[in-house]
Amino acid sequence: MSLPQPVRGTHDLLPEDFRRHAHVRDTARDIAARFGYAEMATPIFEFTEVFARTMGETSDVVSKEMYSFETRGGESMTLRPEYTAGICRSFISNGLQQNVPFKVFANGPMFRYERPQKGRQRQFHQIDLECIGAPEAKADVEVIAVAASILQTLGVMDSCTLQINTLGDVESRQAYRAALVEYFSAHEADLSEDSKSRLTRNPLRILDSKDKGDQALVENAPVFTDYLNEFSTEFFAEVLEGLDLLGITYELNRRLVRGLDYYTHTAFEYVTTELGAQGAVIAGGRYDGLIETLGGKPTPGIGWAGGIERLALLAENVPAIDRPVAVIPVGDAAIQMATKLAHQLRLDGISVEMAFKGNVGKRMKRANKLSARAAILIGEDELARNACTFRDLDAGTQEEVKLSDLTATLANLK
RNA sequence: GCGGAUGUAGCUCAGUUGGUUAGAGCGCUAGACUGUGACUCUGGAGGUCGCGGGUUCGAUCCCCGUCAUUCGCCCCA
Repeated sequence: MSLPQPVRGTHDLLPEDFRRHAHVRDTARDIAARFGYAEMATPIFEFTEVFARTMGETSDVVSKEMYSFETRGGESMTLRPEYTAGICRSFISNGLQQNVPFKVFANGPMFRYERPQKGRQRQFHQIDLECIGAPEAKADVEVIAVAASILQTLGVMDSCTLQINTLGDVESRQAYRAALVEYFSAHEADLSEDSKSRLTRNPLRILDSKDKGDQALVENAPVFTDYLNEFSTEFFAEVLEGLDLLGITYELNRRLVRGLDYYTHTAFEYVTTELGAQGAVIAGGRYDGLIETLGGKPTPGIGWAGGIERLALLAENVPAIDRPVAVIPVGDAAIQMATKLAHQLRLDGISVEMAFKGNVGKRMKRANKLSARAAILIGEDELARNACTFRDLDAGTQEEVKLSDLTATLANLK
């Protein structure tokens, strides 16, 4: 079978897949709009620097997962691995400092050069929500509330839990980081290979290690709460209070650490156990230093991204396809009349199926396969009387209906 | 990037301890039923057994490589 194959880690979205996909996207868009988040889009690629600077040179995404290429002019470009950096760049490029809070929703394809697995692809799609320019804990709460509403509406909340943690402000985080490096450096020989490299790359990650030896060391490691300054502690408390107020349940996870450099304060993930190792379905956090890193004025921000493919795998109540009405000519003499009727009904907003060929039996079978709600048969008999035979395909009953009454009959159907 | 599993019709899978024409169900298609679907019955099409190489008189089956999928690690949505 040497048929052409899609590139590794990429997938076609055939109509049925696309329907699930679109349902996730449309649901998210509608709910985001209710909370005041308008949709926008940024280009699918940016100068490499935009991602390298914001996500951190040592992050996995930047160090080994970017799809980068050089233009003819010799500039390095990168297919976006996430949405946040691009939206923040756009916020700066368009001088939107005066528009805060800048609340936006976005969606589209992302690219990461990773080993594919279920729920993990090289080209995948994300929905994304950002609230830029709001330092208040209320923004954190709102952003999480949008995520919760989307999961609820998609019917996946039962299999998801919200894990939440704080990484503190820059001061707290660096103090803790230093303490961790000091502690683990003293035990470096006992660390797993992975964690040895984490020690320089992202020491907080060691807390998250699945290695048994590492976990034993983590037991006695410094605790983050001891290093959080007063402001950070109060800020996080306010976020949790806000979630309580809205009845949004969460699990405090002191080991939750995110891989990207730009996160501060609130970090959260909605995780599921139903997708193997790919647990996160919506994840995000606060990134108060990001805009400054990109060369903008210091501006706080918070947001999240959700994996559309992952959500589509879990979504339960995907609406069924629209059921059409089939128009079926009986005999060649009726084809023209049927064609005009089908056209008119479509102009009237009705979804109509009319096959290009076939006798009545074939056409009925086709109508059935497309789960048509009703069939409208027109033959010479009916033509003479300006009528049609209207067959209800669910009930299996039929009657003659005058063409002038057809619209009313169709309206009764639903 | 590292380790394990898998790869036979459009789909889900049998099968061959290496030996003449590789099977089933579903689906597709034609007909029984040239003005009526979902049920039933009878035919038909569709596979160089992922791809390449090796061993062999002979490979879909054994060996090596490769590509893809999948599970775990890393990491993440």
